[in-house]
Amino acid sequence: MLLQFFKALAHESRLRLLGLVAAREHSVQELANLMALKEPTVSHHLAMLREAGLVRLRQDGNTHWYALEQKTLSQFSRAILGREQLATLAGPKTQSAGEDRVVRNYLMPDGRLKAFPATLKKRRPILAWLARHFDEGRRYSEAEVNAIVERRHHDRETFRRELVGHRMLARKDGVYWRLPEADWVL
Amino acid sequence: MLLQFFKALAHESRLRLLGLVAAREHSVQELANLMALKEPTVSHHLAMLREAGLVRLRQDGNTHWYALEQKTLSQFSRAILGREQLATLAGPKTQSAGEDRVVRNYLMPDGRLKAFPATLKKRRPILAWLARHFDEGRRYSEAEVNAIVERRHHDRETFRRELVGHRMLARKDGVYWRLPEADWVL
DNA sequence: CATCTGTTTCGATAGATATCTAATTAGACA
DNA sequence: TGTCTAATTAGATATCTATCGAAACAGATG
Repeated sequence: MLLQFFKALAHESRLRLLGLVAAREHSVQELANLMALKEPTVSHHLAMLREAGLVRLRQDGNTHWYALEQKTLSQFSRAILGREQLATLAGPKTQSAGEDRVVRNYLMPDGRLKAFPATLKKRRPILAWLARHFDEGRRYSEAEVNAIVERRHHDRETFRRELVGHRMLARKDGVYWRLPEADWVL
Repeated sequence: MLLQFFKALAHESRLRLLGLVAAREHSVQELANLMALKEPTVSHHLAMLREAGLVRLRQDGNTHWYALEQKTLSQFSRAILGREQLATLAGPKTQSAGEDRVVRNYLMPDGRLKAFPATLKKRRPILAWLARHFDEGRRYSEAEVNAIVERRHHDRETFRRELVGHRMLARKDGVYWRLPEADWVL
């Protein structure tokens, strides 16, 4: 929905069209003249604006009069202000807001971890965050794992063990690799 | 500027990116993992968001941490509310706001002219508006000119004469054509 | 200095979309 | 009904852009 709104406005022709119909009603012909475009092109753009609810159509004979739908504009103007709205855009692959908050609380400005939380509930998102520093489908030596972990916290042993314990990393013959998120024990 | 803003947000990947960095700082790697995209792609999108002033970059070692620039979002949220702002979007090819007002005042709901203003100052934008109903580079017979003019006002003789007088239309051997706006006597 | 790691830049390619002409639809009018 | 006018839809084409792999770049580390 929000995406549709932005797409509708992400073209010079449509922005100018909206400017014109914001001033007063215009017919397709008028707009085509003012914009130096052909009617089909204008019609196409108006259809997109209409689909997004940004213009309103009044039909009189065979003439179609388009005008701005200010309400929609106001509505989206408000929508893009709230962080909550934006966070939902992140889609299904994102961590939840709650998990994000945990990680944020434990991160220092330089991106390292302040500490390792005692409770399992808080530990899980931290470990998930850490596990995402590994690429799926790539193999790591123990030294590589240590290096990556150590960049976030000095206690590499504990973290390495926990990552394996939660089935985020797997180990065999001293070689580590990242497991798909579906397998993680959260 | 406003166009750049909308373009930056008119893609699903960038909307989701913005959602992620709105929650907390993220590195390019993290984002690439979360979005199931390669680093170059993410980097490219972040560059666009940055160009539009929507994200802020904090560099720590090799790692680039991106975060939302809420200020920009608020600023544009306000910008799209005002009709005045929108009208300016119409760009250079549009009539000025003042001229638009004149035309609007003389237009009846059906798109015809109420009257022909007496003062030159008001007559010019009306004539310009009328002249734009003709296509540049096309030739019109006098009958065609009459037909087009008559659709807006019954006094076709006066209008036809004025259009030629203001060098909006030219005539030779009973054939009319529209002159470029640069030549119009306004 | 040599190397390693995270990021960006480059070049190529596939997919989306803006625009046009031609054809079609739909209202008005005789 | 047939014609005229304004608008839309269809189809074709050219431009733009999202994405990737490869290469270049820059900071950190030994």
